Amino acid sequence: MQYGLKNNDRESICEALRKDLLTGKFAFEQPIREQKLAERFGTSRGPVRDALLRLTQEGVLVYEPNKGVRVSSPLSDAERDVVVAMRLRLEKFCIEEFIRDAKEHHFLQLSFLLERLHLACERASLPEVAECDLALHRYWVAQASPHLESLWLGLSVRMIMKYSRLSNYQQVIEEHNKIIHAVIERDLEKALFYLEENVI
Amino acid sequence: MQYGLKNNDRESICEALRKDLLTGKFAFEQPIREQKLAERFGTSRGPVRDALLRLTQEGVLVYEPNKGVRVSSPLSDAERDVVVAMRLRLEKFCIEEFIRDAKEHHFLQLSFLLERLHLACERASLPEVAECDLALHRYWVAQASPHLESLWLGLSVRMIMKYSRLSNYQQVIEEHNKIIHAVIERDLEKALFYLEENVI
DNA sequence: AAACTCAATATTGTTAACAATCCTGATTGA
DNA sequence: TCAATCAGGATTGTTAACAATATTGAGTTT
Repeated sequence: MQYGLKNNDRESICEALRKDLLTGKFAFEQPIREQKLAERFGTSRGPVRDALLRLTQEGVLVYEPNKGVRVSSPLSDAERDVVVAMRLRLEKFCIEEFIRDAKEHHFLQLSFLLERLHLACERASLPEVAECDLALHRYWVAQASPHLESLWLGLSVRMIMKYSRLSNYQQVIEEHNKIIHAVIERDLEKALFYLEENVI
Repeated sequence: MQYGLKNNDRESICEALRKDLLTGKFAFEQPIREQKLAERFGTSRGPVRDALLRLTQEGVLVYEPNKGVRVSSPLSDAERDVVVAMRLRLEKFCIEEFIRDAKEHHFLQLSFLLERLHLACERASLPEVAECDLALHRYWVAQASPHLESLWLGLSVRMIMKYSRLSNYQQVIEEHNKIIHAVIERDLEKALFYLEENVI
C-alpha cells in the first residue's frame, strides 16, 4: 500500500494509523496485528510496535501483555463530556496565549491551514477534513505550549473517535472561519466564544 | 542496580524510570541514553526504547528524531494551572462514579492503599510517598474509567514534577484521610471538597 | 584567533532471528 | 456428549548485529 519510508518510520506509521483510526477504518475492539502492518508499510515489526505503543498511550488503542493491541471501545457519553471539558480548558488557554504572542506570519500560517480545511471540505473527503481540522487546532496549541501538545492530541483523537460531527462540512467551515477571524483580530472574547461552539 | 526481569520488561522499566523522574533523580533537560539504561536494567535497548517512548507520550520526556530523549523542562505556572484544573475535572468525575458503584472490597483496597501511604510517610521516603500518593488516586480513576487512566497518569506526573508539596508528610496523610473517609461514607460533596484541597 | 573540513566516535534507527506466550483444534477419557 | 489435555501454529517479547545519523575534536586554512 505505501512504502519507501527511510528513517524514522515510526512517525509516519503513527500518523497514517491515527488517520485510519480517526476515520473508522478499523472496528472497535478489532485486534491489530504487527506483522500485517509491517508488510503494509514495508518495514519490520520494530517501528510498527513503536507506533502502536504511542497510539496506546494516546488512548486510541488498548494494550494487553502478550496479546498485543486492539482498538479501544468508545467512550461513554459521560466520559466524553469530561474529555470535551478538559480539551476546552486546554485549548482556551492556548488560544489566549496565541492571541497575545502571535506575529503576522503565524496568522498567515493559520490562513493557510484554514484554506486547506476549505479544500478538504469541498472535496468532501472525511479523512482529509478530520486531518485538517485537527491540524488547525493543533497549530495554536503547539505554538502556545509545546509542553501540552501531546496531551491535547490524546484528548482530541478520543473526542473525534466517539462520534464525528465532521459530516456537516458547511458547518465545519463556518465555525472555523469565525474562530480564526476573531483570532486574527485579536478579539479574545469572541474567539473563545466560537471555540466553545466548535469543540463539542 | 536491578535486574532479573524476564518478560514484559518495558512495564517495569517504565515504572522504575517514572519514579526516578518523579523524585527528581534526573535534572531537567538532561539527555537520557538508551545504552546506559539497558545496562542498568540488564536488558537490551529494545524494551528501554519502549519505556522511553511511553514516558515521552506522558510528557515527562521530550523526543527529538535521531537525538533521543531528554527530561522535559518544567511547566510554566500558567501551564501547571491548566493541568491542575484538567486533572481535577477528571478526578472529580471518577470519584463520583466510584462512590456510586463501589462495593465493600473496593473500600477495603482503598484502606490498604491509605495504610501504605501512611507507612511511607512515617519512613519519610519521598519516592515511596510519591508512589503511594499516585497509587491511591490512580485506584479510583482506574476503577471508574479505565479509558481515562493513561490520560490521568500524564496529568498527574507532570503536576508532581513541577514542584512537590509532598515534603509535608503530615499534611499528606491528613488530606488523604479526609478524602477516603468521605468516600467510604459515600459523601460525595465532602469527598469532592477535600479532593479539591488536595489536588493543588 | 576564528571558521571550516573531515574523519573518528557515539548514539539512535532498523532488521531478522530467536524465545516466550497465547490460541486453536484434534484427541482422549470419563 | 462433554470436559480436559496437549501438540502445533500464530503472535508477541527480546536480543544482537548492522545502518543511518549526529557529535566531537584535531587539523587546516584564512
